[in-house]
Amino acid sequence: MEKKFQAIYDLLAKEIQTEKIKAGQLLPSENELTERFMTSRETVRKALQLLSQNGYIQKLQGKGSVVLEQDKLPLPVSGLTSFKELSRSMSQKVETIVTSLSCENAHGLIQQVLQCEEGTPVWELHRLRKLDNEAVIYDKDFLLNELAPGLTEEIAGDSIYDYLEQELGLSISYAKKEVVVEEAQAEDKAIMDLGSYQQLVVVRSAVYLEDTTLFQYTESKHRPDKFRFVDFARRTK
Amino acid sequence: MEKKFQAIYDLLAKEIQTEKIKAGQLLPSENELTERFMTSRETVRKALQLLSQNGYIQKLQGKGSVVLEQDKLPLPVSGLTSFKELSRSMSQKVETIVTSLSCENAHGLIQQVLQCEEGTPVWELHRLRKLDNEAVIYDKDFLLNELAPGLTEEIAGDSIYDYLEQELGLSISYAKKEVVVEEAQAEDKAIMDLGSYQQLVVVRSAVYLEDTTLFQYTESKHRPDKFRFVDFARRTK
DNA sequence: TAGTGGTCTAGACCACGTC
DNA sequence: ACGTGGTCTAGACCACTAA
Repeated sequence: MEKKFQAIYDLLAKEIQTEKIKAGQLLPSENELTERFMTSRETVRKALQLLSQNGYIQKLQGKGSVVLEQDKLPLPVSGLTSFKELSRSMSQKVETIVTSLSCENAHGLIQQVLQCEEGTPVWELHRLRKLDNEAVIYDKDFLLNELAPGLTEEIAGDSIYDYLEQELGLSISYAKKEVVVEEAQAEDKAIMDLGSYQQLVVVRSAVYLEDTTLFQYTESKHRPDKFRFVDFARRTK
Repeated sequence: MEKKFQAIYDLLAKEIQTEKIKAGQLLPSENELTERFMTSRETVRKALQLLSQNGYIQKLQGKGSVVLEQDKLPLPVSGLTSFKELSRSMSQKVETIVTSLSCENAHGLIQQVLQCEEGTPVWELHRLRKLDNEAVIYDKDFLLNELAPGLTEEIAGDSIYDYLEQELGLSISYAKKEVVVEEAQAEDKAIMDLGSYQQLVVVRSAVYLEDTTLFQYTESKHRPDKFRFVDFARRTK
C-alpha cells in the first residue's frame, strides 16, 4: 500500500504541474486537507514539506501555502538524475554509444575511489553521448561487479539506473558530486567532437546505496557549450 | 527560545563534526535520544531528518542511524551560500573590490529579470573577487532598492547577506540557480585576470525572500580553473 | 478575533534486521 | 523475540496574518 503522505504529495504535485492550482494561488489550508484526505494534520504536513523541498510551494505562517512558479525546464541535475531521465526532457536527438565494457580487478586509483579491496572485480564502462549526432558527453563508470553481475552492453546503452533499481532491486540513496573545468585530454579529443574547445566540464560523482555502500564512481565530461546545470536550493538554518 | 529539534540537531551535528561520534558508528537509537533529551520521538526524528538531509547520517531501518564520512571540503555552493561564508573556509588570501554601486530605474532586461515595474529603483552592484591577488571572480548584483535602501560600498564589500539578514531582518528563503560556460566578454577580459582563458563559468541566480518576493538577481563569472562546485544529493522518489 | 502554519506530545502499529 | 526505524493519529499550545 502506498504511503498516505506520499499519495497526498503526488496528488498535489500533479495538480500544480497541470496548473489545476496556478502559481500565486494558495493551497487549501492544512486543516482542510486533513479533512479532505481523512487523515491527521501531521501527515498532511509531511506531504507539504516534500512539496516545499522540491520547490512546488512556499509556506507562509499565518497565511497559507503559496504555489510557486514552475520552471519550464525540469532538469534536476542537482538531484540524482541519470542521463536517460535527463534526455527524455530534451527535444534533441539523443544517442548513447558503449565504447567499452570490461571487468577488471581493482587496483591503484580505481581501487582507491571505490574504497574496495585490491583485486575486487570492478566493471569499467565507457559511454559516448551524442546530441544531434555530435559526441559531446563522455562518461566513464566504475561499479562493483558483485552488485551488478549481469551487466551487458545492451543494458549499459539504455539506463543503468533502471536496471539497478527495477531489475536488481537495489536502492540508490544519495550521491556526492563535484563539478570542475579541466583541460581536455588526448583521449577526449580523439573520441569527442570538440571542435576548437580545449576545456571540458567534468562532473565526478560517487553514488551510494541505502546501506551506505559506495557502489559507483562516475566521471562525466561535457563539452562546455552543451553543459547546463540548474538547481533549486533552500536556505538552511 | 530555541526550538527543541533544532537544538538536538545542532548538538548531534557538532558531535559528528568534532568526531565525538565517528564515521561508520551508529547514533544512539531514537528511543534513547528521546529519553536523553526528555522529549518525544517525533521531535527527535525531526532533528534526525535534518541530519540526513545535510549528509551527516544515513538511516537504516531495523539497524539505526550511521554517521557518514564527513567531506573535508565544506563548500555547499549548492545550498545558499554567499561568497564571504564560502571564503572563510578557504585558506587563500581573499579580497573583495566594489567596482561600481549605483541606483538606477529599472528598464529592459533588468526590469524583466527582477519582475518589477518599469522605473522601479534598483541597485546595481559590481564586485571583483581576488584570490591570492588574482581577479578571478566577477559578480554583478541587481537588487530592489526598496528592500535595502541603506546599501553602501562598505556593506557591499563585506557581506550583503549578513546585512540583509542581521541588520534588516530580511529572511532569505530560496534560490534558483543556473550554471553554464560562456565566452568571456570584452568587459570581463578588461577587468579580470584571465590570462589565456577565453571562457568563463557563469552562475546566474535568483534569490527569493520568505514571502516569495524576488529580491536579488546575480550573475557571477568565474575563471574556470578557480571554479569548483560540490553537492550532496539524495535520491527523491 | 478567527484562521493560518509551527512546534510538540504520547501513544499506536508496522516493516525490517539481528540474534 | 526483540530492538530498530517508518508511518500515522488526535490533540495541545504557540506565533503570525488579516479583517
